[in-house]
Amino acid sequence: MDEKQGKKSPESKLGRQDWIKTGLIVLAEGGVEAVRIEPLAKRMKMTKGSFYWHFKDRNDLLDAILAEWVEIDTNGIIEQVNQIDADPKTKLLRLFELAIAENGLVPGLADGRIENSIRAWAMSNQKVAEVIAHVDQQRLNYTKALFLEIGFSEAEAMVRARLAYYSLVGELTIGVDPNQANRLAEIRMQHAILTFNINGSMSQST
Amino acid sequence: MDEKQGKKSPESKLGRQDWIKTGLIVLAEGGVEAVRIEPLAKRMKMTKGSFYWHFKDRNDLLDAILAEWVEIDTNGIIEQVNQIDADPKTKLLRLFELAIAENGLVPGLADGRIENSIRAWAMSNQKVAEVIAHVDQQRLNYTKALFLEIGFSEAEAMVRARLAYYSLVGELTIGVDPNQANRLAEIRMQHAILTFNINGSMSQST
DNA sequence: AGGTCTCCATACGTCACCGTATGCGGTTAA
DNA sequence: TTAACCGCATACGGTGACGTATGGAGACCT
Repeated sequence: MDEKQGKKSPESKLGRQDWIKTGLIVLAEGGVEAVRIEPLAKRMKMTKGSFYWHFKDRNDLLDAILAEWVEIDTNGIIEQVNQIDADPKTKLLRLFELAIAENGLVPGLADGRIENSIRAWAMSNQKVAEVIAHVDQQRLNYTKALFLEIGFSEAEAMVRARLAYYSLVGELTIGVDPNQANRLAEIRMQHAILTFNINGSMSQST
Repeated sequence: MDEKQGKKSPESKLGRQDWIKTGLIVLAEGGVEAVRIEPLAKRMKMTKGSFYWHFKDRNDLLDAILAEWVEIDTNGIIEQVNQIDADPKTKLLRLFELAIAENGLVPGLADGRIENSIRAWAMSNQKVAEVIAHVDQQRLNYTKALFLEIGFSEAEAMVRARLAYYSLVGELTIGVDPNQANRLAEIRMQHAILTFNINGSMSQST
């Protein structure tokens, strides 16, 4: 929509990117409300002058932060899993593992703090809520597809996908075990439960 | 610790309670940051004068809000389930149902908005985080106990309890299906999956 | 009727942050 | 060298919310 400063080098977004990155860190640490221009500038040893050079206003930064997260952390994992050439059960396990690994974005911020903050943010912002809803839909659909490939029926796949994805989000929300080994073990056991017992478990609940 | 205004009627907490109740609503709608004294006063058609009569400061209100939630929404469901005289499988299902029913507190606010906001709040407040952690522990322990009663092994019960509780929290976090009937159906199917297949599912994952 | 206590209103000073205006050094081009 | 522009610093006015101080209306006692 607006391209005013694409004059010289295509990396004129360098400064902008710095603000976004720091913004993501602060977002993870203290929620959206902590992402304020002047404190941010202080942290970066900059001044507002710089900020308002790169951004129109605070919302401009927040939009950029959200876009960055969506861009990097939404299709990334799915693409990674898709590139694996293995049976769907293995792919599903890999999906779980990647979900709690949370690579990408800011290094050293490997837990789900960013996603949590964004979900919290969504509670007071309709636009963010819509973005999150879309992301959730994508992830759920992919998980369900894997369960279908494994051989579950439409209904079974849906329930199991939800159980799996919800529990992942729940784990992130609750504040996870900092021990990554424990988390991996947990994930594998859940995977075992959810992929076992093909056909039959629904029969007793109709 | 401090009882200064217990002079006349024991319902001197009436005004205080009003602030807390409205605070909970606002908390659910817009997160902790939306719980501000002056906007709150405006909404209640009061002034700050009233607020600072009942509360020491903003933190005093926030503490009261958190305490109220813990008091009402933490032991309530467990107690209700405990009072049921039925087999553990049924009690577990009832537990799931009550968890998404979210009775108590503010009527008309039946979804998990309050809990979500408090979890979001916990991200930037260590004290709140500790309270939440304790609540989660209680709920998880109770869920695990039911799985044990059903007959699962220690390890199986733990994994299944986590799967169940995490998925519940995940459902609340993600923003649930507004159709309560759908949610109940979903819960029942999850219950079927998680209580089926006693012994055996773990054997393939060791 | 006067006094006191409760509950709330009004007015004030302060602070953190927003967004704007403007100044200023360094780099690049003529 | 000078001119132009980029990237940032500094200074300013404005706003919303915090917490305090003080006044005041009504109930309740005596």
